[in-house]
Amino acid sequence: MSKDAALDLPSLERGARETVGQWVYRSLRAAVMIGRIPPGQPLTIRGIAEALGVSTMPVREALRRLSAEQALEIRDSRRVLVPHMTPARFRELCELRIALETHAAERALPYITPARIEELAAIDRGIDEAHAAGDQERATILNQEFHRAIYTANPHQISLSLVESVWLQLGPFVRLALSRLREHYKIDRHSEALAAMRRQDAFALRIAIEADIRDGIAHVGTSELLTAYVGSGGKRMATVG
Amino acid sequence: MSKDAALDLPSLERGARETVGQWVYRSLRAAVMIGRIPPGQPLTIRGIAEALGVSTMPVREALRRLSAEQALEIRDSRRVLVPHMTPARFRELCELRIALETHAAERALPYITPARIEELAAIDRGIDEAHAAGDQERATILNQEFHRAIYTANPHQISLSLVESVWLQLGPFVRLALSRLREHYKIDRHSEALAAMRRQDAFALRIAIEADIRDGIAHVGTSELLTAYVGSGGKRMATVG
DNA sequence: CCTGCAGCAATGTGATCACATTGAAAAAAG
DNA sequence: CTTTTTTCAATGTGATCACATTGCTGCAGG
Repeated sequence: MSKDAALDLPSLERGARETVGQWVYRSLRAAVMIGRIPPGQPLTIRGIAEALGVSTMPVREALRRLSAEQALEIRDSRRVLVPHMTPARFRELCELRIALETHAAERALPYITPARIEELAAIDRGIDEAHAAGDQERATILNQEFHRAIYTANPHQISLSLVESVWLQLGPFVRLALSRLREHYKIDRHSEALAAMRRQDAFALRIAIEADIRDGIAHVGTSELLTAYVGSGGKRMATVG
Repeated sequence: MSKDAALDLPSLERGARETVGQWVYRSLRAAVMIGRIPPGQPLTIRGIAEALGVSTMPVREALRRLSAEQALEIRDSRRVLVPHMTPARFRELCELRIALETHAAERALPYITPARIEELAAIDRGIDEAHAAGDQERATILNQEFHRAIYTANPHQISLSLVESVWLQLGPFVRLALSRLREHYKIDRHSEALAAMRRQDAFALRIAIEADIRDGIAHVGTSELLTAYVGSGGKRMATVG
């Protein structure tokens, strides 16, 4: 039944060596990450299964996994949905991102090689191109890739999965952040980060990462961004801030 | 088939309003948390299902969830097992714990009330009792409860799930840490933390939390603790001491 | 005695079915 | 017309089955 409608999931290519469950997971994850699924809209197993043309089994496991990653919320009625955002939660997520990612960056720094820096610079150029082309979605993906490329330099990396969990929780709202692209007068924090890495300067790297995160999301603030969202689909939150 | 043997899962009580899946999850989680399942031992769906007297369905979802929480590792062969530990990974986990928990504590501090401090003090007394009684397992549980009670004071708490993920990853080795109980000459960091909270002193609280974590786990170091475990199970672990 | 290779048991994956619970629409009572 | 009750479709949960893949075991060939 397509009565739910509006559930347009990105049709990713199904890897040859990939199970159906993994494919469903990737599809759903990508949808959440770019804000394709509006918060509050209930996700039904059968609905998703039909939309993707698979049985319910792989969907159940994908939903379960996304829930474990805090990307989705399981209400006590066992209904699954994209969590609502509140100003306070948004603030907590930003601060948590900063705490986690500055830590991850610092731990990765000793393993950053000139080759890695060159890769990072290449990604950064790609981001500029995406911005120039007005492709905000691609810029977001590449920005994540930039950060990921830093943290994974650490061969003993373990915090990436936690970082990605936070990204997922912020995901439904990047769309909002992007719509107000004030990217014009944004200082290029990535350049600062690259410079810090070249000098092996841990402190400067932390500063750069924190500034980059704040520029990217925190500047939208809790003011307009959230009232738009929270106000619309509020269940128990009449008027926030 | 009980040929796998040794798979003694704690028999938790099944909540009335609890689904089988949740119960299986709790059981498995508790087993991992207290190091009941040796790393490297493959966990089979049917084996666990039989051990718990349920069908395979709830077990599949529980394993999937634990894997998403990094408590279990899914090999490319789709075999699920408790991850191996290495000195480097252990170090990363400890440092990540510190970064996460000092952050969580600081964010919770403004919400710490005298009532909450009294609760914390009560838990701390319980820990002392458990230590006195030689019940290390209970002391561990209560210690986690102590930390959890701090972080959840923040009504907008979101980092607890990440913290618990790290606890889970360290879980299989608390048994080791406990066996070398050098608790005798351990300074009571919890008291320091309590004092810091009474004064609303964020910096002192961070210091106390970090010291508590280091005392609790890091002091065992990467020396003896891990060689015992890692050494034995290089790849597929011939014989586990 | 060691090395491939074939066959088989074990395991994970996905589909389908039955059942209990939930949520909401419809009907009855005030 | 409002409120309560009843009923029923929709949904999540758990069990069972069929199938493909994995990995081991034993056998044959070197």
